[in-house]
Order: sequence, then structure tokens, then C-alpha cells
Amino acid sequence: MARDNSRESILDRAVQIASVKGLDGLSIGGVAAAVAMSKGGICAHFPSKATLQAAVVERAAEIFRGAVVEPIFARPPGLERLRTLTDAWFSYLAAETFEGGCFFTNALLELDNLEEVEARGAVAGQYGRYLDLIERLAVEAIARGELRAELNSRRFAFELLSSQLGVLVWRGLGKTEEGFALARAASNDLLVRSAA
Amino acid sequence: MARDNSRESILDRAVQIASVKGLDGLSIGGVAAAVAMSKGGICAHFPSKATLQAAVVERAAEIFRGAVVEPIFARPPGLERLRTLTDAWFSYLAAETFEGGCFFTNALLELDNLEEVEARGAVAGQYGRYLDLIERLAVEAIARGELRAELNSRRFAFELLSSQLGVLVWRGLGKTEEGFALARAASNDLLVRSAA
DNA sequence: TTGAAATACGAACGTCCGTTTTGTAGACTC
DNA sequence: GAGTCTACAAAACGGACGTTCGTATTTCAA
Repeated sequence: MARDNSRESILDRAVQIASVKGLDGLSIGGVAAAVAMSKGGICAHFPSKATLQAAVVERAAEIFRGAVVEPIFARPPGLERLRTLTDAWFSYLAAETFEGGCFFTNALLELDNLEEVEARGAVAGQYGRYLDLIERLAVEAIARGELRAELNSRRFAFELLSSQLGVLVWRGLGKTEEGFALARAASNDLLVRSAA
Repeated sequence: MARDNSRESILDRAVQIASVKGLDGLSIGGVAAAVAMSKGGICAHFPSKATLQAAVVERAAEIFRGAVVEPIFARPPGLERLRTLTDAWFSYLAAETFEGGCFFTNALLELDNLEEVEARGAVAGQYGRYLDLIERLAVEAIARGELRAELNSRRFAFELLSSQLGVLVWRGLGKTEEGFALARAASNDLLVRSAA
């Protein structure tokens, strides 16, 4: 754990920079300056920019899982986990876990048309995993009779995610607090009208 | 109209490039190559990159208005215009009016943490105007008795926009068609449960 | 104490960036 | 037809980019 100390600190800073400037806007020189090292020192750990970007995505995924996903396993399955996930996501954004907002949404919309950036697949993969998790939790809640049996779990996931996306736009407009309020109301409404 | 012909063709290409690579990723050399001109020729029309970016945002706004906003004025006020706006937005995205998807959503999430980019304010301004339009149409529909009187028009705008954002994520995941289907269903559901 | 491996510096490379300057065609005006 | 103006090409600038390399420092084992 304490091994590779500098590699970890490089990654932690790089993740924050990438969340603000984008995965493509991330520069080795910028990272070097941010951690007070030389560019050569960075390249010793990450032989190419693509390698650094891949490691950054992986690290961001760990952070996201720790902040949003893992809290649900302390709760009973079904609807309770769905509520916990929603709350955790709002907390994750409010806490500015990533300085630039939601790392993966930023990255997905940044890279979706740039097939030459290798990290694109990794970003999409992580994003898809998150959506599948929401859908799985909905299926679970349906099976337990907590959500309506006829509910389309895919559409449920779409609408729950969409509320989170709305917050990001409101944040971009400088109305973060209003965005949270609207998204919480919308999410809650979704859960209420999906309840059995 | 035919005046400043090359300026217009530069802008049209620059808008497309910016929608794919981002407003910050837009480069004068790239634009020059795309329109088969020299960098100096570009700089003759746009004395600085910031000037070019500002003109690109303005041009993108014109395109967006023409594709999404103007069609509603051919329709009767109220709910009908709301439906038309929604349809026009889906058509606008499906037609790949901008190669990179939704120019303004991309730009907003790209720039929301980069206060050093001058175009940020213009992007946020255009985005806010679109949201206000949705809200105004909702108020209009409420006043005409087409939507419920207790409806929160701000929340309505939030949820309608959120569905559009969902499509953009699905598009980023390579599931554009499914995204359209889910968003149409969600938008329609929103209109149905908001109806008087 | 010595040797080897790990670590990071600092300089250099070629490329691209935004910008400025200079040169040069072709179209206007007088 | 000489002068002027516009539109663009071409070249160069300083700087930042990603990457490579030689070297100095540190760490640890033998």
C-alpha cells in the first residue's frame, strides 16, 4: 500500500486535473508541475500518455466505486440499496470528489466521438457497468415486491440516471443547489410512482 | 449573404470540429487544414482563438435555433409547441446537425470548470435561454389549461431536459437508438402525467 | 563497503500550438 | 494604368506538447 507512493500521488493529482480539463486535456507537463516533479519523472512511471490516461480512468473508477457503489452493500438488498445509491451519488457530487464534477460523464461526452483515444472504451465500460448496477437493483426491488412488477427496469435506470445528468447541467450553469433540489424531487417522484 | 463567403465556410467547419473535439480542442491549424487554407488566412478573419471560439458559439446557436426552436412558431401556442420542441430536439440529434452530438451540452460540461475560457459565459447563456424557453412553454400550457395548474414548471423543464441528456449518454455508449426510444417514452410519460 | 537496482532530474528532440510578419496575387478606384 | 485595398499564402517566432536519454541520487542486499 505504501509502496509506489509517488505513483499513487501522481495518479491522485492526475485524476483531479483530468476531471477539470478532460482526459485529453490532461498533459504530462501539467501533472509534473502539480506534483512538483519533472516530466521525465512522470514518464518513468507512465511510459506514454495513453498509459497514464488508462491508469487515471482505473483510479477514477476506484474512487467512484468507493464513494457511490460500496455504501450500498452495507444496506439490505432491494429498494433500500436503490435509495442508498441515489443518496450516495448526490453526496459524491456535493463533496466534489472530483473537482470537475462527475468524472465519467465528463469523460464520456468528451470522448464519445474520438475513437483515437484509447481510454474511450474503458470509460464507456465503467459507465455501462454503473447503469447495469442501477438496472440490477431495480430488478431486485421488483423481485422483492417493492417496485411494480410491470416496471421496465431499463427505463427506470434511464430516468434515474437522467436526473443525475440534470444536476450536472445545473451545476454547469452555476445553479448547483437548485439542481440538487430538482433532481432529488425527480428521483423521489420516480421511486414513488414506481413503487408497488 | 454571399458576402464574407469564406468567413462563413470557416465557421461552419469550425463548428463541426468544435462539436467533436471540444471548444478548447479546436485549433486554428486544424480548421485551416479542414478548409484548405493557411493558418494566416484564418487569423485574418479571427484575430485570436478566443474570437474564433466566440464566433463558433454564436454560429452554433444560430444552427440550434433554426433546427430546434424556430419550428415551434409554426404551431399553435401551448402544449402543441412543447411537443414540437421535443420532437425537433430528437430530430436535431438524429440528423447529426452537429457531428459531435449536442454542441451545447458538450461545451457546457467541457467548460464548466474552466473560467479562463471566455466562451464559457456565452455557452451557459445560450443553455439557460433554452431552459427558460421550455419553462415558458410549460407556463403557457398551464395557462391554457393543457397542463396541471399545480405543475412546477421549473421541475418540468428539468425533467424534460434530463431525458434529452439521457440520450446523449446512451449515444456515448453506442446505443443511440435505444436511447431515443427510452427518452421518447420518458418524455411522453412526463407529458401524460403533467396533463390537466 | 561494495554493487545493483530503483528513482527522478534536466536537457534535448521533433511536432504542433497561437500569433505576427512579410510577400503577393487579383480586384477595386481614380 | 498607377495606386490602393483585400484575401490569402508562406514563413517564422516563442512556447507547450509527448517522448527519449544520459546522469545523478538514493535504497537496499550482499
